[in-house]
Amino acid sequence: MSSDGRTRRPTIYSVADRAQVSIATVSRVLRRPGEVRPATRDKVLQVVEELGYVPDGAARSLAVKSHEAHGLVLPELGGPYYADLLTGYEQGAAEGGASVVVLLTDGKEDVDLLVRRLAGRVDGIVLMGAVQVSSATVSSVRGKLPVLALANSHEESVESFATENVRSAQELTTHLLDVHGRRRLRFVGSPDTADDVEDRYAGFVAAHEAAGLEAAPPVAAIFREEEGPRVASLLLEGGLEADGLVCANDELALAVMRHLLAAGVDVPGEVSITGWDDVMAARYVTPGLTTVSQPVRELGRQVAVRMRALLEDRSSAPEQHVLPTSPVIRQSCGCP
Amino acid sequence: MSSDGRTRRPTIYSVADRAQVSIATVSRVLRRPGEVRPATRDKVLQVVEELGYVPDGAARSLAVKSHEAHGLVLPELGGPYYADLLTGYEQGAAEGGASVVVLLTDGKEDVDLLVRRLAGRVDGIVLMGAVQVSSATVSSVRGKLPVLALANSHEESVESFATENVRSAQELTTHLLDVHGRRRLRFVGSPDTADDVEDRYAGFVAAHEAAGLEAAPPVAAIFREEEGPRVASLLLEGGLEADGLVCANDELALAVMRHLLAAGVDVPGEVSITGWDDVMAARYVTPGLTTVSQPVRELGRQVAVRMRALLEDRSSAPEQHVLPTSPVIRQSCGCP
DNA sequence: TTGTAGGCGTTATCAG
DNA sequence: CTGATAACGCCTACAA
Repeated sequence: MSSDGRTRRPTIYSVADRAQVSIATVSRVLRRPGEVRPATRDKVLQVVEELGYVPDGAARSLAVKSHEAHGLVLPELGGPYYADLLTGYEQGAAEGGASVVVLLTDGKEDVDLLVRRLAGRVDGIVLMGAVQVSSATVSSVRGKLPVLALANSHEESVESFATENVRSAQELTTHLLDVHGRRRLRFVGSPDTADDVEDRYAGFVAAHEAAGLEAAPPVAAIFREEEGPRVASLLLEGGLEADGLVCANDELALAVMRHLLAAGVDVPGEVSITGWDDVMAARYVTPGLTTVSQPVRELGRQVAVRMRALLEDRSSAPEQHVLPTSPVIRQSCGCP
Repeated sequence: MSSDGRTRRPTIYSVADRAQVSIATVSRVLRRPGEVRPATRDKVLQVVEELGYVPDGAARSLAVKSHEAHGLVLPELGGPYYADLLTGYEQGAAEGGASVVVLLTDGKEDVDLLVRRLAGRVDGIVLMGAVQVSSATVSSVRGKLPVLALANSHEESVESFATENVRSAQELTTHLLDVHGRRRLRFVGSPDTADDVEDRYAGFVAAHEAAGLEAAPPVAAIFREEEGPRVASLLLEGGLEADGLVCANDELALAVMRHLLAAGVDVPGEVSITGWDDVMAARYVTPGLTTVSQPVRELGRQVAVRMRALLEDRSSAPEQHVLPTSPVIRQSCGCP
């Protein structure tokens, strides 16, 4: 019978009427049960149950001046990175009783407008570095509610979180240089695309400098698998004289490796390959992909926790947080 | 200067004051700009810009009786399935101007309470089959707003969406039976866990019947990779006399295959393996994993579109939607 | 312990 | 075209 939302939702008034009490009492029963006489409380609760009453979130938010929700703005959800981030964040937010509103920007028209609108429905906003928002929007929003940036400082003085990049990239590169004696390494990825890629390239360069070598310029490539064939061809056709490829992420590394292998190139014999992220496929391919694993979930959780703190105490100073990452050595670098 | 939300958010009153008009006019400028004289409109818009005014979503929702948000309840976000679903749903919802509130239930205490609460903040709820909610909660919520179920009918008469399972599973099994001449197939997964697994097993059985054979009982296993070793051992130690494994999903298939290969078993020579989902790793492993690909993203989008329709017209009858899937033949089944 | 009443920020109706 | 003003549903001093 009772089909989809046919019946109008019961309000606090319906409950009050039915239970023969005032709406104040109903509210109390739900918020501070202790302050109400057991008898009335039970009566009210029974009616609440009968009617399946649930307080209207909007009305509640308006009254308590809190949306009890955080906004999470991500470019997309491909690959495990953002999904893990969201998972961690959702958990952290939920622990504080807040829900998460996700906004995926890829393919959307006016991201700025959407972010502004979002700002009207949540208590705080987390912005992934890779999303394209005008700094005007960011600072406008930032003036009204806490904004946290991820893997990128959208604007100086915006508090941000990130996973460590430079040092791990340097470690990885040094591993290729020293342990495997590589001398013609290339970095695959576009440092100007995102802050993390930039940092990874910086580590790549640092490793060379530390070894008294000169780092070659990066081989531009975006994050998608589609770039694999192109990069592989470059190498196969001699446009790229390399004995090692430090890729900006796993998708890229896997795609390149696959095409190289298909063309008969010996990986890691002739050329070492490394990635970044440690996606599931990284441990299933042959040779296993040497990469870097990041505590993405934990990152998400920490960001949420920090957001909750900011919501409590608006005055704390912006901090820059960096979480450690760990290299995962498999076989694609040359290790047994 | 203007740090995080230090300054209180401007309201429609602030704007009205500053622009020397009534709040009604401000509201009009934002909702129906055509009904206001250009001069005043511009003045108001300028103030809006100056103050960075954004209407409070809660107040607006209260006034228009719509949250302009949908709730999406998923168990978790591991693997590409739910992430793609969310991506598609978010897109579909966004096209209707609604945002998406995600609720991840795994690891949460009182899911029923959370779902009820969520029902107070959104206009409609989408429930993934795998989430553990009492049917009491479902029907209670269903009485107030539209509820759509995914890959499972939480309760008879709840409108649901799913991807096709039986037929594809039968096709896949028949492929193993006929093309590769397998005769001792086993299904890996627990049919009683979820509706889709049940359906896949049904297809497995149907294929056998169609070939005049008898299907072996399923080998219980959950979806996680951790089950790989266990199942592999069973086979290695002879507890499982099989020449083919039809796994409930890719994680399982990949994990089992890996352990079998590590133990020196010839896949697909001695034993064929198939999965379900077509995750990224499926095309990177060797041999490539034969599996079934589902239009998950499109599924998400369609669900969102349907939800929007329900929100418009509450009276339409519940329908059961099934989207087609397509087998992806690689090498793990025995094909070249 | 319980009820009354004012306020939260917007929208929308209805006069001017 | 613009301005009062009544909802919207809930919370919370303040009174009783």
